[in-house]
Amino acid sequence: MRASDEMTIGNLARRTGLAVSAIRYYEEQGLIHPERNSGGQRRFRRSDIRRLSFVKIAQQFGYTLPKIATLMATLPEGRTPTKRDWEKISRSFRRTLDEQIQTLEQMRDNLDGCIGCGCLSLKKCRLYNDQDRAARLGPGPRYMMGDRPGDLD
Amino acid sequence: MRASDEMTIGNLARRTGLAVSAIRYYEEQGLIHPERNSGGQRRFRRSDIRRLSFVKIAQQFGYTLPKIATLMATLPEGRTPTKRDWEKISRSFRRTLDEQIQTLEQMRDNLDGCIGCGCLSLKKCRLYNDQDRAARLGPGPRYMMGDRPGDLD
DNA sequence: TCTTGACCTAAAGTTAGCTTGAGGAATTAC
DNA sequence: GTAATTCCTCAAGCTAACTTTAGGTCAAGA
Repeated sequence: MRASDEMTIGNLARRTGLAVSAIRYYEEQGLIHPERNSGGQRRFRRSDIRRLSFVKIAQQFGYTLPKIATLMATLPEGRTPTKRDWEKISRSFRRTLDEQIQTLEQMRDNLDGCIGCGCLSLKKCRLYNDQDRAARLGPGPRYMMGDRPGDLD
Repeated sequence: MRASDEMTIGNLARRTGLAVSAIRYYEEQGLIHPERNSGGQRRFRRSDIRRLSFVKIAQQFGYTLPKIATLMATLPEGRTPTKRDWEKISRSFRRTLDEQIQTLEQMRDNLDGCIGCGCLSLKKCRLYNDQDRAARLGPGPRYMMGDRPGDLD
C-alpha cells in the first residue's frame, strides 16, 4: 500500500477532526467518494482532507450539506483547486455572508428604535411590524402584541 | 363568556399567525399558561398575544425556546411590561446581536484575506487556522487541507 | 497463529421545534 | 336537535446532521 496517498477512515478522522461516523455519513451524502480495498474497507486520498475541511468551513457559513455538495461539484476531485475555482466559491460565500450581516444589522437598528421608544408604543415598532409584514402573507395577525384598532397607546 | 378577555386557541392562532399545534407545544414548553373552561378547552388572555409575538421575535434573534422561557420569566404574566422590563431584555438582545454580527464580520475579514491569497497558501489562511484552533481542543487535525510539514506551498 | 484494534453495514436513536393522525368530546350555527 | 366546526389528548412522524448499537469482518503485530 502506498501509504503516501491512501488513508484509512480513522486516519482521515484524526487529520480532519471529524468523527468516523460523520465521514461515513458524508460519503452517503455524496460529499466524498472513497475507494475500497480488497477487504471492502474505505481508502481515502489526501485531497479528501481538503474536501472535508471545506465542508466544515462551508457549514460555518451556514450552508447545508446538499448545498455544499453542489458547491463542491464545481471543484476538481483529484487535483488542487485553482485560484479561479476558489474565487468563484469564495465570492458566493462572501455574498451570503454580506446578506447575513445585513439582516442582523437591520434587526439591530430596529431593536435600537424599540429601546428608545420602550416598545410600548407598538404601532410604530419596526420589530413587530417587520414581523407583521411577513406574517400577512398567510392569514397572519392583523394587530400584533395585543393592540386592536381601538386600543390605547 | 366575556369575549373581550378570553380567546380560544384558534382565535389566538389567527391573531398571532401561529399554528394551533405550535401554541399547544409552547404551552407544553412552559411559555404560556392558559386556563381551561368547564369543557376543558384552553382559554387565553389578550396578553398571550403579546407573549407569543415576543417568542417569535426572540426566535428571530436565535434564542431557543428554553432561553426564551427564562427571558420571559422576568416579564409579568398579566400586565403590560414596563419600560424597565423591556429595557433589560432588549439590552440582552442587543448584546447577542452584536456578538453575532461581530462573528460574521470576522469571518468576512478572514474570507477576504483568503480571496486575496487564492487560499492555496494555506498555512497562513485565517479561515482554516481559526478552525484549526477550535479543533485542537480535541484530537483534531494537525495539518489542515492536506498540508503536511514537508508539503510545498 | 492468535489477538487486538480498526473497520464494515444496517437500523435505530438524538435534538429542536414542530406537524400529523387517530379517536373522541365540546361548541357553535341553523 | 343535529350537523359542522373546533377543540381535546396522546403518540408518532418530520428534518438535518449526525451518533449509537448490534453483530460481524479485516488488518496488523507478537
